[in-house]
Order: sequence, then C-alpha cells, then structure tokens
Amino acid sequence: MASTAAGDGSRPGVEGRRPHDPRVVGDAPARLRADAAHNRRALLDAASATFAEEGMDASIARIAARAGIGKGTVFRHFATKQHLVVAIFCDRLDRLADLGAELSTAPDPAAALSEFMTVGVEQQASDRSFCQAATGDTRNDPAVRAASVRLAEVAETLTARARDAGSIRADVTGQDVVLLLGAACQAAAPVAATAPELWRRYLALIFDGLRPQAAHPLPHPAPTRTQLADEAAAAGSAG
Amino acid sequence: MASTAAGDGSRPGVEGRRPHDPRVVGDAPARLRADAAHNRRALLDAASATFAEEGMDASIARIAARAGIGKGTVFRHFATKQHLVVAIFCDRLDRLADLGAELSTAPDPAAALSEFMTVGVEQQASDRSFCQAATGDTRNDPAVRAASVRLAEVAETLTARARDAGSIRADVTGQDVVLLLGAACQAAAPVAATAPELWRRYLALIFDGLRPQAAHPLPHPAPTRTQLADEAAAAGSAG
DNA sequence: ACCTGAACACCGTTCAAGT
DNA sequence: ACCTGAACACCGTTCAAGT
Repeated sequence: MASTAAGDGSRPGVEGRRPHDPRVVGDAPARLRADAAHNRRALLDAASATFAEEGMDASIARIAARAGIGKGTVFRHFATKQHLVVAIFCDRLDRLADLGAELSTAPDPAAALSEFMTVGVEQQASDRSFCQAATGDTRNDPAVRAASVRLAEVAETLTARARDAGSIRADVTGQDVVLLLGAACQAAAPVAATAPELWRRYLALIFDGLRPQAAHPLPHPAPTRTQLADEAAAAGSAG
Repeated sequence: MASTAAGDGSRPGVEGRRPHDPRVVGDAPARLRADAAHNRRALLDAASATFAEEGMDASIARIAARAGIGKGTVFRHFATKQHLVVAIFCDRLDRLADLGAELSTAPDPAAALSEFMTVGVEQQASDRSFCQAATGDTRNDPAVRAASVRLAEVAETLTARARDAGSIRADVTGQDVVLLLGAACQAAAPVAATAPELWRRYLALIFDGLRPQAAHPLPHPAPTRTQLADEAAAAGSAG
C-alpha cells in the first residue's frame, strides 16, 4: 500500500558479494546501471512493505514477485536475506535519528523528547518485523550498530536537555530512552490487532517512570555507549 | 544443562492429531505407554532448553537428537512445531501464575507485586524464545490464551492489593502488569549478552512509572480481559 | 553489468514399515 | 500403541546461461 521506501540506495556497500560485484565497501555511492538502480528501489520498497505486514519470515519469493523481479536478483543486491533486513532496519533507525536531530533545538525539551519517543514507538508498532529485528541477530550487524550508536547520541542530546530542564530524572540516559522505545512496543504487541493504539498507554506509563517525582535508585547502571559493539563479540564467541 | 522441564505431561490434549491418536481433548490425562511418556518428557526437556538457548528457530532435528528420539516421534506428540512451542510457553505462564497465587497473601502488597514482576521478567530474560513467542502467532493459540487469562487474573489480584495500599496508581490493571513484563525484557534484550542483569534497571524504571507520585492521565484505556480472545479472531480474519 | 530461473541444501511435516 | 527414518514440500541461496 504505502509507497514508503527504505534507504535511498546511497549505502549499498555492505551487502552484496559476487565475482563481478560492483558494490564498494565505503560510503561512496557505487554507480548502478539504470535498470539495476530501479530494481533495487523496487526491491527495497517491496521488502519494506512486506516485512512490515508479515514479519521477518515473509519469503523472498513473495517479495521478489511483489517487486516484479526474479529471485536471483534479490541476492545480487543483497548477499543474504539478513542483509536485506539490515538495510531496511538501518533506514528506519536513520530516519528516527534525523527526526531526533531536528527536535534537539525545539523550544520545550520535555515535549521534544516525548515527541521523539512517540514517533519512535509508532514506527515500530506498525511494523511486524521491527521487534523481531531488534531482538534477533540483526542487531549484531556492523551497519546496524553504527546506526544504533548515532541514534543513541541523538537521543542523548534530547535526554540531556530534558534532564537539565528538570523534566527527567538524572539517572536516565539517551541509550535508556532508545531501549525503552522497544519496551513500549513490546508491551502493546500482544494486543496490537484489537487495540492498535495501545502503545500510547504504555509509552505514557514508561514516560511517567522517567519523571523525577517517582524516582527510586536504579539497581543496575545504564548500558555504556560501546556495549552494543561488545555485544556482537559476545554473541559471536557464545554462538 | 539445566534439567528444568516444561509441563508435566498432564495436558497433552491439544496438540497431536493422528489416525490412532490416543490423546484426549479435555484435561483428562490420557494414559501414555511407559516409553511414550518417557519420550514425551525427554522431548519437552530438550525443547525447553534448546528454545531458551537458541530461540524459536532451533531445528526439530537438533531437539529430537538432544532428546534421543527420532524426528517422527516429535510429530507424534505435537502435531506441529508451533504446538510444541505452545506447550512450553503455557507451562512458563502457568508457573508464573502459580507464583503469583502464592504471593497474593503475602503481608506487603507492593513487595509482593514487585517480586512477581521480578521473577516474571527474569524468566523471560533468560529465554531467547519467550519474547518471540509472545509476539508471534503463538499467543493466538487457545491454550496460550487460557493461560494468559489466568495469569492476568492472578496479576489483577496482586495489583488490586498494591493499589488499595496506595503503592500503585489507580489506573493500572493486572493486564497492564503482565504486558509490562515483556516490556522490561524487550528493553534489555539488545544488550543481554554483555549485561545479562540489565533488565533489573528497566523493570525498576517501569515500576517507578506505576507509582502514584508521577502519575499523569493515560491516553488510552487498559486492554479488556477478553481482548486477547478477540485478538485471535482479528488476526485470523486479517491473515 | 545485470537479470533470470533451474538446481541445491536445509528444515518442517507426512507416512509406510517396523516392534 | 508407539517408534522410526525415508520421502515430500517449501524456502534461502547459488550459478550457468542469457541480454
């Protein structure tokens, strides 16, 4: 339905791996032939919509058909289904970070933080694949980690401003805020079909927990900025 | 590793479907032959441990091998992989409900609710399949719905006591409490490998949101007790 | 350089043959 | 009544053949 697109094709470096693979590893936007660029865009659009509707286990065949391309073409653009998921997931994170950056100069810090969180949860709640990707191996991908770090930095700016204004307790970080987006989404997920706006309730409840009025000492320190990177190593050695 | 078991085989009715299938649909514990009962137990133990370690996409072949039985035997006991997941998931829910029932007569209502939530999140945080099951189609299974309803009722008892004692805000229900368990778990999940106890931080943060001190009006009503049942119908017609 | 569908490997599920 | 592994269908991935 929605013609919303994932990515703009400007970061195709990380995914494909073939003998004559034209894609580069840096952020230089490798020039694609016109038909390839068109197919890539159609693929990302189809995948984005299909994953949102059906979750991460939607089949590649369905996505390829929806995009009007052959199955093989999917794997020319993305070495693996996982890489395709990563590209879309990163795009969502980037978009939210962009919004956060805009909001970081808004006049009311508490309202800005609230708006940021609201959009973040809304984005996740309408996408069946988002929570799956956030929990699964997807988060260990380098590109996802990079996008996550940037998102956490933007969130930290928003959080610091709200904290300085006294709207938010002192012991909460931007990383906390980002992680709590998934929390609100997950709480509402089991009843999403009958109460699609329920996430607003749990976001509000969680936001009340961020306020200074009810603050009790937290039993565990906030995750560090590099902990997500360590996470990948830990997962690798554990698997 | 752990010899923890899922279920006690006393509710085998819902899953299997074969020509000479001996299992009944009610709660009468169909008498299994000694070898069948033994295999069933081994299967549940192996599946419980494997799903916890590797998540829901662990292969049936691995589980069967771990249990020391043939692949075919798995499907004699559970018509589908999903049914196996359901059996284990229900058992987790039941165990938590049991704990809640015990805690409902504890002297300190707020401490009892906190203890209930702590054990609930702890259980989920150490099980890679739990969040997946809570988000996926698993929750639409009738047996899961029944277990969820019972869990919500127990939680409501605990919540009502804490509410009456003035420890918890008036607009929060037992259903909310149950859904927020998944929230705390999900928030911590992305960093679980490097900070396995991080969920304590988010549970504490969420619990602070339940206190009356920071309460602001909630923008959405609590889910109703029957909403989970409606959920299954909605999901069915939508798919 | 890029596209494609046939071919391969893997996994959930079925079933005929065993005890 | 129950167990088992070979057989089937499906899906992610590869690759030789096309333009």
